[in-house]
Amino acid sequence: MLLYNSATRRRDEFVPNEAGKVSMYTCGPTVYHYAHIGNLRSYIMEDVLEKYFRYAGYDVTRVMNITDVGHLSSDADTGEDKMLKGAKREKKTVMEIAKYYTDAFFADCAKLNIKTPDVVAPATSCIDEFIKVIEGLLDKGYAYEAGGNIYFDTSKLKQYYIFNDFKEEDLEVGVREGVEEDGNQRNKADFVLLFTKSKFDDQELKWDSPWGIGYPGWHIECSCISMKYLGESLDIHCGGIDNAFPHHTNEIAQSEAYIGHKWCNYWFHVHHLNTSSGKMSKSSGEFLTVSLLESKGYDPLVYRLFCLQSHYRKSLVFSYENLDNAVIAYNKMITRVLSLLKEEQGEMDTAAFDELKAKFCAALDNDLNTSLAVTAVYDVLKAKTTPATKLALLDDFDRVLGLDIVGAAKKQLDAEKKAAEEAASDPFIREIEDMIAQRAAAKKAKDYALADQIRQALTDKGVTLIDTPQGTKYTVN
RNA sequence: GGCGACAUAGCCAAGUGGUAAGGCAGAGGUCUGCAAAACCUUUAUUCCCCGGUUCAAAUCCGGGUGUCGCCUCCA
Repeated sequence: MLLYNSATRRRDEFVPNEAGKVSMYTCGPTVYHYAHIGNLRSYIMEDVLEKYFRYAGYDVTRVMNITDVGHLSSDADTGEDKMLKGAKREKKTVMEIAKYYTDAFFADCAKLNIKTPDVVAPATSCIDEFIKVIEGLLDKGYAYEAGGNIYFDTSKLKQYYIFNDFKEEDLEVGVREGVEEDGNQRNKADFVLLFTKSKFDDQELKWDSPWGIGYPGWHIECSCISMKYLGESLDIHCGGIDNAFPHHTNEIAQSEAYIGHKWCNYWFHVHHLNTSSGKMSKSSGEFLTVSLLESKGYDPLVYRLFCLQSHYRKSLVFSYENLDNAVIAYNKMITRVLSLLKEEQGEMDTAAFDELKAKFCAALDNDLNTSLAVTAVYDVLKAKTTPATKLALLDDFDRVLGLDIVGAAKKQLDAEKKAAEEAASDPFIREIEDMIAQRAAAKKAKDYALADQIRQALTDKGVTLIDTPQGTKYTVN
């Protein structure tokens, strides 16, 4: 399998450290607010990656952190902690906020068919590990204390910048408003490992440490949690592209300085979902959540399809027009599967199965080309083979795609059967069916005026008629 | 200012040196009294621009341009 690796900036053949096993780490959410659908694009694409590893036969262990502390809005100790900000906004404690938004995050994931990682670790559960690693870094001379805080010394590294060829003198401090340089840093790129003195003394969560009462910086948690659960060698680390610098760069710095050898081999970065006006964010524009899409009548899985139709390394523009496009495509797929379910199933055609499956795998083997994988679904629907074969393929593919097309079609089939049963006893339905029968008689007698009159009467009752070669069907609003 | 990614039809998008997949929308048709649905057919002489390499370039190389991202946190 070829995967683009941000660390080497090319597509590399994926070879795990241990044959047949994959250790995978994902930067999880900061739980101070709802996740927006841009955040969730990353988790959808990472979910497909994880599921494809499993589909390909790997034994995957996936770990995700939950950032519930220490996430200042600036490394220079000038921004407020995001958690605290959320708590103040909602007049709750930090832990209440964390619990509420963690639950909300996983509820959204469930709706999008995103599997929960094998290990989910809140930062607050690993304080001892943070202290252990910070002590180790101080011992080895990679960290220093200044102004009450512990900093990582980036000048001690042979190579600090990984994903970009930055030169320190070219980095601009204060590109955006409200950012100041931290006078305690020895080098521009140094970052905080632990705070004991912050301008924000009202930090709710603090812990005892060898350097005084304090709380961890943001970057340390991912390194520690990853090493705690996945050991000193990681196969693949995932996250949004915006995390490449400084967050992931800092993770590599502190992890490799601590363990003394190469830490992670592959870096998988998902590009952004944009609105027509630029990057989607929580602070500007419409705050698009899964719940908001649901309230507008969109099935969350349609959003999943929308993401899968594009490539994870391309920025994608969200618009309702494009989402509507996905709605139509999704519903058409379900309709086609529904008719497959109603057909004579036939024998399994293994030759056709293998051929179509090979196409699907080839797509995903090529840097997780989900757009082509979706095309493989269309190839199955159009293929000249038995319904049994097609349904088996669709079930197989769905282990990776997670679109639940067959499931949705089966539900629809059950609903149709149930409706037919209810119709026999419901007086309203019997009245409708009587009227449809009258209209059919009128049509047969070529009395179209009467036929249209009956249809109008039904429309007034909220009943829409659909004539098909198998007779007239209807839907009730 | 520095660094990174991307640029293919109205829209989403595949394509990784051999003559432009697929989806949505559009057009035509089959079926229909009409409509809807379904099905069939069709839609880029050309891939941001300019050079170069090659028998052959959307694909490789050089130079531009544009869009997005990063350099405070953010997926």
